[in-house]
Amino acid sequence: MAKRLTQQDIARMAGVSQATVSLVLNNRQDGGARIAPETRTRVLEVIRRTGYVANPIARRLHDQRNRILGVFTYEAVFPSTRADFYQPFLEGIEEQAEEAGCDLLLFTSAKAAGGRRRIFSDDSRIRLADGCVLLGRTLDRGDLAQMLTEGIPFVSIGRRDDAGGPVPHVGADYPAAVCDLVDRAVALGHRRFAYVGAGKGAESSADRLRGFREAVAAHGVDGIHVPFTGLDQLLGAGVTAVLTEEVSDGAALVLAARDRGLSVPGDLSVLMLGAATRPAPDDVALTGFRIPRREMGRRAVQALTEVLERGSTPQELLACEFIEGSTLGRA
Amino acid sequence: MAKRLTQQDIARMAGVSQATVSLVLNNRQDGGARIAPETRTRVLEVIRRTGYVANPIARRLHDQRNRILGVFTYEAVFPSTRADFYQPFLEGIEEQAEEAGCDLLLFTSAKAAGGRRRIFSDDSRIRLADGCVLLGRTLDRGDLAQMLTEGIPFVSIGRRDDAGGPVPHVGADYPAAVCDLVDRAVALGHRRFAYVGAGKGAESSADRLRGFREAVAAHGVDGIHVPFTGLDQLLGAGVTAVLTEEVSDGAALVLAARDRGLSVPGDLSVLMLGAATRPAPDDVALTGFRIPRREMGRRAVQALTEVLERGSTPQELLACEFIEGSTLGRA
DNA sequence: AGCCTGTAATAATTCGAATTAGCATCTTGA
DNA sequence: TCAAGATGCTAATTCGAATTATTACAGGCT
Repeated sequence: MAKRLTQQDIARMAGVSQATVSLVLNNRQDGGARIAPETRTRVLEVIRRTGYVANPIARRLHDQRNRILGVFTYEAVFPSTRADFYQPFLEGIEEQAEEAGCDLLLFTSAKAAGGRRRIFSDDSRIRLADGCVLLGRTLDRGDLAQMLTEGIPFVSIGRRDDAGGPVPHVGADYPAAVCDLVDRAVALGHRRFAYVGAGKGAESSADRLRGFREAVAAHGVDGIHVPFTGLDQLLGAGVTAVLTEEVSDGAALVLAARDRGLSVPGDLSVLMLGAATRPAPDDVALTGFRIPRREMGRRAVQALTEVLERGSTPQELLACEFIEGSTLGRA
Repeated sequence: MAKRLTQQDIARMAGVSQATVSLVLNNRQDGGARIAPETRTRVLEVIRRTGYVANPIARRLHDQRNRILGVFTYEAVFPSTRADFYQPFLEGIEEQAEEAGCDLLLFTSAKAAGGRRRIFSDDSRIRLADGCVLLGRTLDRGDLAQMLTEGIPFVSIGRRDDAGGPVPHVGADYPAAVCDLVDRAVALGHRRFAYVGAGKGAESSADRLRGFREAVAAHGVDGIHVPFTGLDQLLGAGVTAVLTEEVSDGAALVLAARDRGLSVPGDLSVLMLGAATRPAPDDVALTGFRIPRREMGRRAVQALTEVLERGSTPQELLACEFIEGSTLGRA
């Protein structure tokens, strides 16, 4: 348990004061503080020899930057069930953090009291980081509000409604992406649409449904909303194109339709809205769009940098990419 | 950007001293410090009203511990090419860190000067954490030596040779696992073996080859070592059982043999030694063993805790698990 | 009154680094 | 030769919370 070197130790070894070591380290020339080149070299030599590094904790008490970016997720980051969904975000975050010369702090210590992590607990460590990226399909509104009132710099991945103030975020432009899909389907002759999924709760769900409603209204076509997959109900309503919030629902629908001897997309077109948050069969090449997750991760870190440097409140939506697939055809 | 409340602020509001607030917060009854119930309630009320949370930075400055564990990898953690291999380790690390109430710091800031991260650079931030888990197929010997001489608490995942002193590690018991495979093959009548792979460089390679050599010697059977897959060479030498260091090599060998009309395991048995570090075809159910990666991650964090608390140098090898597969049969 | 014992709270110090104010010492210029 | 100005460095303070040493005061006892 070797004790960590302090500036005081370095100072003693170099025969100078602690203040001098600090001045050398920070290369201060302004403020009337000068260090002779000879002394500077001597101090630097001791530092090089010992591999001394300033204790970031102590430093942070003074500065307002420690080059540590926090990543908060309500669930474990690595476990494999969710990994496929979260991973691209994290890739982007890591990439950009590396570029910015920052380390990433994963808040694994956040007590999972009710099975779910909490940002603010008795002993919240969120302040350890300079700022924080919040990742999760839904975020606790109370937590968001507290982040805002406490002035903790953060950026949410995914658009968020106001929570006692605008929430800085980098999201996916779901309304535009859904609208694009409806446009394409209308161009192929579809006139009766259905949206399958919650369409509320998480902003990402609400945004998709909103895009759907706006799109069908703009085209003057029919669009119904059903929370759950019901093939009979859809066919009974004369629906020819279905948009499913969940990829797994879309895949299930396709399989169910084919089971019944229907052709997809001959008799029914199925469109999926984004990426799978639950495991889904991958043998069905659904038409739909791709969430730019990696790019969102990158942009979130960039946005966080802006928050830290300028105190701004960036809000940005990135475009989704159309995926051709094979489940969209003529009505 | 509301300024953060301090204990001093709380103290003022409650009409007491900062010390009293601290005592109330930490519920100190020992050490001769007493707080009247009435005062305690008053202070707690102010804390409740304001939602005050202690600044963890200041707290960690006083105690020597950060409750931050570092994770160093020479490559990016998340990117998907290596993700399949690293992920289980990280799962285990995260799990155990959560249990220990520690946060994880990923050293993404480490300069990628030559494309590869370095533990020690001009501005190494390795000391940020209380201690550190090192993850990677190979670790720089110089880096390890420096970690030892500087007394930075750490644990390597994977056995490591001495580097100017014993290196604390949690590894997989490759010699035993390879030996077990050879045992099984001998029991099935195999007498001529081949080991395909580098067998040197990384400790993990060397350990496998060593296990192989010891096993064939113990059984008094033939065992040759070839660095690369060469089906003709193997058959020409009369080999009936091949152990491949790389999973992908094993899979390639099986496919090549079947291409040539040979039966696996009828004419040739193929055994793989561990997990795929490169993408490998997954339609070949190779017989071999599984590296307990998740468990290794967990144990590494536990070992790191021991290093931190007792200053010990834990070295431990975990057993690998036999995988039945379908590529081992009678000679 | 004088002394002791508990009790309740506070002043002062600590952690490690950054910063400010200021003290010596040395140069210059008149 | 002496004031003015540079120069080189250090003492002291700051950050926020935890801990120690200490004070203040009440009541009981002789």
